[in-house]
Amino acid sequence: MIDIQLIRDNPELVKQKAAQKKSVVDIDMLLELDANRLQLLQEVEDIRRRRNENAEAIKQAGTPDQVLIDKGKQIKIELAEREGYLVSTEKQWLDILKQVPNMPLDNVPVGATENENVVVKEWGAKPVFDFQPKNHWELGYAKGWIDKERAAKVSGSRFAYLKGGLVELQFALIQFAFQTLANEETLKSIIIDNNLTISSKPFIPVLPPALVRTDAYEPTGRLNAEETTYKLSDDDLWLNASAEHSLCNMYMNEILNENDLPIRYVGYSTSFRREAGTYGKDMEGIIRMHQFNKVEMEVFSTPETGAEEHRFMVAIQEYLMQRLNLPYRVINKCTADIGGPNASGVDIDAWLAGENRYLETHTADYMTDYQARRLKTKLRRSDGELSLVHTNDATAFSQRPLVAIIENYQTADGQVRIPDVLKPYMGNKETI
RNA sequence: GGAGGGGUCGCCUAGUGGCCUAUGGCGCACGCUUGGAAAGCGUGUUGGGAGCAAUCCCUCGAGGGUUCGAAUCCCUCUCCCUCCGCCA
Repeated sequence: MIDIQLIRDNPELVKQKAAQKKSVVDIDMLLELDANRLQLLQEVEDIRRRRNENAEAIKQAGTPDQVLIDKGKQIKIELAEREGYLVSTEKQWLDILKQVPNMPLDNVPVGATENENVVVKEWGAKPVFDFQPKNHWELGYAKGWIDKERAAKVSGSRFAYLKGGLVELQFALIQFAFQTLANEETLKSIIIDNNLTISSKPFIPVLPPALVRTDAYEPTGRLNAEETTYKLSDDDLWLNASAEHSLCNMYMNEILNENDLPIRYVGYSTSFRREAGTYGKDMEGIIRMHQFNKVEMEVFSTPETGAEEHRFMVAIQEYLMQRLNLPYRVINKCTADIGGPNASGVDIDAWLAGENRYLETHTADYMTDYQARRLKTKLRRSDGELSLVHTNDATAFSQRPLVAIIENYQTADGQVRIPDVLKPYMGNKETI
């Protein structure tokens, strides 16, 4: 959620930034409701003061004073009426306020569609084969790694049984991510190589809850009941669409010490997405599934270091891809393509040698204080002052890099070589 | 799932309708004291909101209700603890 004071002070700027995100939020209506709300709030507070004073007078009188008691009854009726208006106005006010998107940072490219995302870097040599390379599902089916037909019997479309070497590879990727992010020396060198000045504090591994309550999910700004998030019918619980969705809210209603920041987590969760509205898209292979595996980074920081944490997380993503020797490109997402809570967003696309195209494998999101405001996650400065923390999240590895490895590391006889850095996690095998 | 007990200002705690604009201790901050410290003494120490300000409003797990008045009484929900049942 954005700061209402910011909207009051800079309505035109907020409108402009919302328009850049293709958001159709009515700022003028919001400000009108805001004025009404303040008016009603002052009235209600005044009535409450009179109620309190009247009750105090009755107490002081000692003996029951029917005149004052009747006055109190009148005040109560008056209060209920005004409070009713306040509650309904506040609800409308909050409904709109929650819809106001975060303002894109000035360095985010302005664009109307994802076509205006900016490729800022390409890394690695795309593999050249002396045979016709296969795509990942051709290889996966041939190897018996992917069984979607039986999964469809059991669970429906967009589910798969992943089997054999592919599963070993998935766990190796997860292990590699956890080991890398927990290694302070590695983080230090990434910081130095990227001219960053932030802490080299390691990421703490987490296995977070995969089910999240509405009152914790909703304030993250990531609950999308229509298109993304599965709801349990008998409980007030949603299936995690990303580990980040139960990491970013763990300090909800808490005040962190400035000295303890940054707090960095790397969490693994099976992730679930409804993928409503994506019918027919990415139906082949395991690119867009209802259930997938993902390792996610989450960082709570001071406002001063939030932007650098964002760059740091992209740098970590690049480091991980480089260690795997997977060709990739880095994309500055334009205003239309970053999410509502985002101030900035960066994607990494891996090259798929078998399909001759790029595939989004990583995202890095910087929310400034937008998430923290509704989650009420604050920090106490050393001088005692309070402010909102800044949050960042970013993919470490999802399931999609498996696709890139399969396609880029394939051999003429249909094997897949194992990237060197993953061999220690796979019994030092050469191929799967 | 069943039975019971709890959730109070960073931590512990008092508090069964108005002496609660919440007690005491610990911790923390500042001051006095001291050659310096400790001890002792004193003051302060939950968040949020309205207002130029004085000041006011809200906040005792959450939300409703009763009452002139609720931490306190009633209802619903939630979390923690103990026991029983079931179970990886």
